Amino acid sequence: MRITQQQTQENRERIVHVAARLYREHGFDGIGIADVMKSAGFTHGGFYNHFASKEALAAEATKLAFQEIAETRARSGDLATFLAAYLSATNRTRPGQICPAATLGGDAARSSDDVKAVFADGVQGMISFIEDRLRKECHLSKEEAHNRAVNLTAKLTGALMLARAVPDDHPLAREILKSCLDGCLAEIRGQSSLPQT
Amino acid sequence: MRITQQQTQENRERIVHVAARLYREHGFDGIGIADVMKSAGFTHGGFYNHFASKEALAAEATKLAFQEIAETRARSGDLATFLAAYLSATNRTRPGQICPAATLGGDAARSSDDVKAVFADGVQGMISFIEDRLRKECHLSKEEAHNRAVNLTAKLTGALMLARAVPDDHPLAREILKSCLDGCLAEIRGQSSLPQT
DNA sequence: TGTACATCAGTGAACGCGCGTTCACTGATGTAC
DNA sequence: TGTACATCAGTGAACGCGCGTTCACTGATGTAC
Repeated sequence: MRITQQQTQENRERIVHVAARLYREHGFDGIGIADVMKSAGFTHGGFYNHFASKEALAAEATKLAFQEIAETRARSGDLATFLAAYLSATNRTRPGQICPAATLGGDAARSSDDVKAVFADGVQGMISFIEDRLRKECHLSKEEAHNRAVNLTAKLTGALMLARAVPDDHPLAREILKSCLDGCLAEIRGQSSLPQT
Repeated sequence: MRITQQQTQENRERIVHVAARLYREHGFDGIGIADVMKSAGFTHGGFYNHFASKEALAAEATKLAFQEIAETRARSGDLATFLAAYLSATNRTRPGQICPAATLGGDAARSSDDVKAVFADGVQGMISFIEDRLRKECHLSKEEAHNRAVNLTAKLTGALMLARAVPDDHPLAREILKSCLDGCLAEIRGQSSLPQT
């Protein structure tokens, strides 16, 4: 039963939206096409009417995930607020909603160059955002702001990834997030040393 | 055909050793038991003579990978040398040999608490190593050294993960490693700002 | 505007394949006497 | 020390299952006249 072109477009977007959540939760290899389609409200047979392959969906879903995060970022307040939100305890337990750089980095490294290119764009966006804020809020030079932004991006993604890779009740789960947030905040305030807890 | 107890032990260790490489290269979900056993020189049927499940092997392999890295670390020179080695371009293209925190973080986050506990121990070891070097080389207080070590660990693992998740020919692949190495080196030298490239 | 036909998104069965796991068997090793 | 038997690591076939992908079919939508 054929449907309207608009409905087709909406259905396709729903599949990508669901995939963006499920891939972040379970990894590219941890969830099947049938599961994605079922979560989107369809049977698996129609998948190839929309996408060339599972890998193609992975690329699109990763792209959408980065776009969603970029929008959230743009709506956030100052840089300190963004950092606190990124390294929050609630973020640690909501893999389906958070920055894909922290959940799908390993998966992307094992994927095609298509996925990696999407990943690079997303990381570049995060770096550019932080760089921009550093220039405006901290009045740093373009070069200085850029280098610091790259460093902060690596630290943020690494901290969230590591915090999620340890047991919920392990001290490191909280300590990594707190210590790195303190360190990041100290850095954007131009202090050379970390606060004494 | 039964073999000596020593041979049994050696065979078991060979399987874990091979798994430690293959899991880092392909992820827990990206490589099968039959492949691991074949790479170790056996048929797949004997797997359960050594391990309770694939998940159990994942935990043991992750543990061994962290141990191997800890030994390499202990043999490295000063902290600056370790940082340069960790963020080297060759490390980026040898996933099977590098720190599992940078390759299996996402996989561990989706695994059992057994695997996560192993992961936590490994990350703790990396933090302790850096903390120790910071105290000895930079004469920092225990608390200051610890906080900085946590921050550096997050940045190192994040940088290596991100560098591997972008295409080989993408500028970010080199830039992330270089910029973060510069940033880390500046930090352990007690400078408040990053070098101007 | 109305009609006839082509299009195509979604369905559900089916394909081949590889997965994790189990099992009967083999035969050299380990052990009890 | 020698003998008889139990043990068990490794083999390879087999299990059920879920995977990514294909396909014939349906029927409402889109379109050509």
